[in-house]
Amino acid sequence: MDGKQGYHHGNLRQALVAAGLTLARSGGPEAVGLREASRQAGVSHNAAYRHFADHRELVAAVAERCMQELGDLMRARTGAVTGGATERAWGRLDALGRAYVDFAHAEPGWFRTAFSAAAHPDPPGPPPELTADHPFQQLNAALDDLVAVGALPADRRPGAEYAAWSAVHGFAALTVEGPLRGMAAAETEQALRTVLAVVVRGL
Amino acid sequence: MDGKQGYHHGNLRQALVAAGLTLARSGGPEAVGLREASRQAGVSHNAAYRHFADHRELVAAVAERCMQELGDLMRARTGAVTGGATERAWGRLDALGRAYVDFAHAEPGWFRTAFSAAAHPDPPGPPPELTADHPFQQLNAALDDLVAVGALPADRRPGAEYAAWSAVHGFAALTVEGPLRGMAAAETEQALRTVLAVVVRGL
DNA sequence: TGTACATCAGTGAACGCGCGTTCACTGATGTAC
DNA sequence: TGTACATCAGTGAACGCGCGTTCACTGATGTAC
Repeated sequence: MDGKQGYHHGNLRQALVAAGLTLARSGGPEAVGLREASRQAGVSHNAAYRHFADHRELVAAVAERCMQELGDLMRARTGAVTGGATERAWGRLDALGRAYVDFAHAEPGWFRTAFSAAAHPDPPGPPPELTADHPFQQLNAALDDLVAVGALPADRRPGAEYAAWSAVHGFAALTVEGPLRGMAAAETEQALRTVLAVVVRGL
Repeated sequence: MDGKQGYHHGNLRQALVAAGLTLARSGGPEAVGLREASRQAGVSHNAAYRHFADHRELVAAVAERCMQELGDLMRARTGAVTGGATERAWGRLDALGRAYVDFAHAEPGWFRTAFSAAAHPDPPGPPPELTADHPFQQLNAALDDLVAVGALPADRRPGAEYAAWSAVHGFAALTVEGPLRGMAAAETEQALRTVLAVVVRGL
């Protein structure tokens, strides 16, 4: 980004991640290969080892960017929500859920990559320090906001993030790569409405 | 199964699926290979083509068996639920959800295989005719039962299956192969309790 | 009951592919004097 | 300002692997006469 095209290729690391993003977009996480990414970056297939220890690291970097893409869409959608304080707080939660599902449908490759097993190795030691733009943190903020405006009783807050996230993630996964894949668009929309309604009512 | 060990190998198809099941158990869907399954069945690597048109068909057959395993556990768990009619109806729904999540944690390879993108090709034409033991149908039956005993208003029934399934599936996916993978067992149990409670309250 | 034959499940060798990774290297860059 | 040098990003060839798939085949089985 910062303009320096200087040293040799310049920002090969970024170029490789960008290529990986393209591959993930159309083929999911299993399409992200060191050789293919290098090819797309116009570089010999092992130059990548100057920037990534191995194949896993590249996939992890790409997956993180996919997660950011999701976070970006969520951020954009909640920013557009208007209305009074309470109405807006609920509206934002709804917008987050819809953004999540829309992203999964619009970019199934990215969605699968962001949540692939390959991107989440077994013991990451301590929890990996999520930024405020991480989808999970945006959800937490929205729920905190509901409590702040008095729309959600404080004793309902603990664990609410898991319920909301699970419902929306499950719906996305089932309709994108699972048994609900074949569903018609209208049915899908109706089902999503019900899912979101049950969550809101259950909180 | 039916005893005939007669023709050549006997039931090679079954042997291959069984081998595939073993592979999926430890390595997920991407570990199910024609060559490796043949090897485990003690047969040359292309004998499989007498029983499967290609690699995809084997994976699909294995995935279907994984789904059956899940259905079997759910069936067993709900069968053990006792109490009065209403109590039992709610107890069964709860048992279904817990069985689902327990299965995902106990057999992550099978769980991932059952719901893998590879197992659900794009346009399966008409919906694929689910048996009564299919997880989704067991869920539908449990919800119908709630209506039958008067525990669930009939107008809340439509779409309830999507809400319940999404929540439980999402929780399983997030904790098995997603960002919630590292969670401690006690926390996981507490979170699951909240997820199930929100669903029940929301219905 | 015995023999000839058709079927077809499983064999063995080979093709071509793309992958991750390692090796010794080259040559552009920034730096020290 | 100019030259020698150290650094290290990227090269090119090679290794070894396992995969899915195709080919011409073999030989055990069931069947027709």
